[in-house]
Amino acid sequence: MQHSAKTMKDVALAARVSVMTVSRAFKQDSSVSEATRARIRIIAEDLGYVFDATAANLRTQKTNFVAVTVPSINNAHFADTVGALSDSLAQAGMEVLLGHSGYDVAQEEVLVEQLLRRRPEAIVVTGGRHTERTRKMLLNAGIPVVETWDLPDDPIEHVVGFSNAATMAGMVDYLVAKGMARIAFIGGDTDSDTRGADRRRGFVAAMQARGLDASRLIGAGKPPISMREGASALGQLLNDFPDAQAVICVSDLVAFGALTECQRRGVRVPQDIAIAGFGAYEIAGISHPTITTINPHPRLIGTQTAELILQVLDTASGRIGPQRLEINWDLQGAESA
Amino acid sequence: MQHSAKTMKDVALAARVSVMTVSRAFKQDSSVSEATRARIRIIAEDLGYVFDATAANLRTQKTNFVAVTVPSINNAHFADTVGALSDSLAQAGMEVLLGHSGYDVAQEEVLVEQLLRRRPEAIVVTGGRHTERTRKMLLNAGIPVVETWDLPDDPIEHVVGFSNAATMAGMVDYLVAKGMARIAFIGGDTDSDTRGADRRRGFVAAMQARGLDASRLIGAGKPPISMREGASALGQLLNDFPDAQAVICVSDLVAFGALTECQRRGVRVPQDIAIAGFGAYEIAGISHPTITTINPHPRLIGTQTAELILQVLDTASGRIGPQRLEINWDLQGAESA
DNA sequence: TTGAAAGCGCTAACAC
DNA sequence: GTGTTAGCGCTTTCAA
Repeated sequence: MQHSAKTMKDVALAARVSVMTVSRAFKQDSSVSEATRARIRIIAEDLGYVFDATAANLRTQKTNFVAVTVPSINNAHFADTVGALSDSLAQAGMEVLLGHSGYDVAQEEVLVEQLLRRRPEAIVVTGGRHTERTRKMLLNAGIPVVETWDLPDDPIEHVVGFSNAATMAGMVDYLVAKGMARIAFIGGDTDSDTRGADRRRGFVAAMQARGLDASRLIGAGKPPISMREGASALGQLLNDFPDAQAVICVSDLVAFGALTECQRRGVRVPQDIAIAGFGAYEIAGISHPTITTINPHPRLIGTQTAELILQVLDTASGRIGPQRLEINWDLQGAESA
Repeated sequence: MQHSAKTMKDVALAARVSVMTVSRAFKQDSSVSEATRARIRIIAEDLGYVFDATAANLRTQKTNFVAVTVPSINNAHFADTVGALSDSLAQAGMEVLLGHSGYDVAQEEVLVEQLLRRRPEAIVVTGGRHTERTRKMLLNAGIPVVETWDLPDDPIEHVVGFSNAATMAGMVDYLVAKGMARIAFIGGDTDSDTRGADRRRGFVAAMQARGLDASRLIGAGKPPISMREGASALGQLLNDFPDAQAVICVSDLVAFGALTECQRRGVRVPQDIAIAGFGAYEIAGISHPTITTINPHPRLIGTQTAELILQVLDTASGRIGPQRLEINWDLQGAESA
């Protein structure tokens, strides 16, 4: 089992050519006679030779890696974005080097340093809030930096995202138009999930701007918060603010948890209380009733980010200035409101 | 922005020491005076120096990568396993290099080759079915190979998983004990999702072994199949096999989709039809009614795999023979059956 | 405790 | 179309 890996030298020896010829046989557009190339490839396959990318990376100073940080792998949103990003980059022969920060900026700092050691050609981070040292490392990295899922005021370089706060203003408007005024909010009470916190802030600002009471707030604890937290938060809501006509949840998973709790308690949705979420998760479109939500188009964030990176890398010596791509979100009205 | 990255040489120059001393200053247990080390670290941070892992990898012939292939990133099961694997390996200073095959063995072959080029120190693949060339590449790689989420008859080397077929026998027994005999199955009709197909086969075998009719089978199409497919499959089930007393779905997501379709149609669960799933997804425990399911302990698969890898790598020159770790699954009875 | 030389496996650049 | 030389940024080895 544990044979040491074959090198080009072994292949060259077996094929009675120079190492350079073997190298050329493995490149697309290099001058080797087709006969030689074919012969070398067969011999290489026979020997079980596998190209050593680490050596090539060092020599060419190109790794074909794009580093990506997400708060959590196990989150359908980030998985969608990373999947789309990965697929788009693959078409250009690039790979994603993924790391997760556990919703913690300090851990993100460690992660970013670790990723930069691998010499990625670009780096994508989720969110617009980082430690000072993270910012400095990213600025000094000498590679394109993209912040996603947010629209920070002072971006590090490029941005592909949307305003989480603005989506909540949209949702408040929708509910108000439906005749509701006593609207509550569940989640976003910790700064770990900065995007969730932004949505809560957006909710409060939007309510106040419309002269409505923005104090019906229910916490849900540390991220990742999900269905179970939504169910228990709804219980608390019914207790603390029994007059609420509607509740906006920090995500669809929380909203679904709240919905099931209503069903258990015999509270009718939307007649007794309307429920809205965020994220356009699959469950929002299939639960009974379906859940009113915001679609932030996670896959689009991924493809747009990939396109931006490829464009910037393609343009010799980064002639393109910092880009700010705002992704449009949609409000999906549904049975729950 | 686009300054070329600093090297140890730059740091050495600035600190008036040799490159070797800088190298030592960045290693844990090497002989440098604490004063020199501290001075070098400060100068390096000042210069914005970031250690180049690709160069070190080449020289030491160690990458600290473990390669992992999953069918899809956007799947809570595989995300759980990868997350746990990643966290466990991180404690030993190793990183995960992740790739997704899109439920396609041909794409898996391409992916495995691509990953092996990065010279990982071990490779983890999801599932036990691969192309011949994939098997050959993995055998020849000279690194530990672990197949997960399955219990293949002819493993490549190590295995950490369970029998998908056996879980379905367990579910059939559970439903039979509840007095049901006319049991249907939704999903697993394509070979792309080999584990889903195994569960379907396990269902058929278990039914036949108990002298029951195993012909109530509903297809659900190409993976990834999820809630929406479950909803439409349930419609087909009610049409094709109106006498079914229970239905086992290839996953909880499908089961939930089926459940919502029942709610839309006014079919009572479990009185009119019982529903069971697979996977112990969060939704199974929170939907109303909750869904009877199998918990395959995805995170445990990840931690056990990590432990196995670390143990094998630690044991000089692979003194450990092929391991076969069977992960126990649990049946979680719930309101839906 | 520190430094000098050599080389990991590949490829750019230049010869022929 | 093919070969030779040199070197990417580190670390192993040996010497001081």
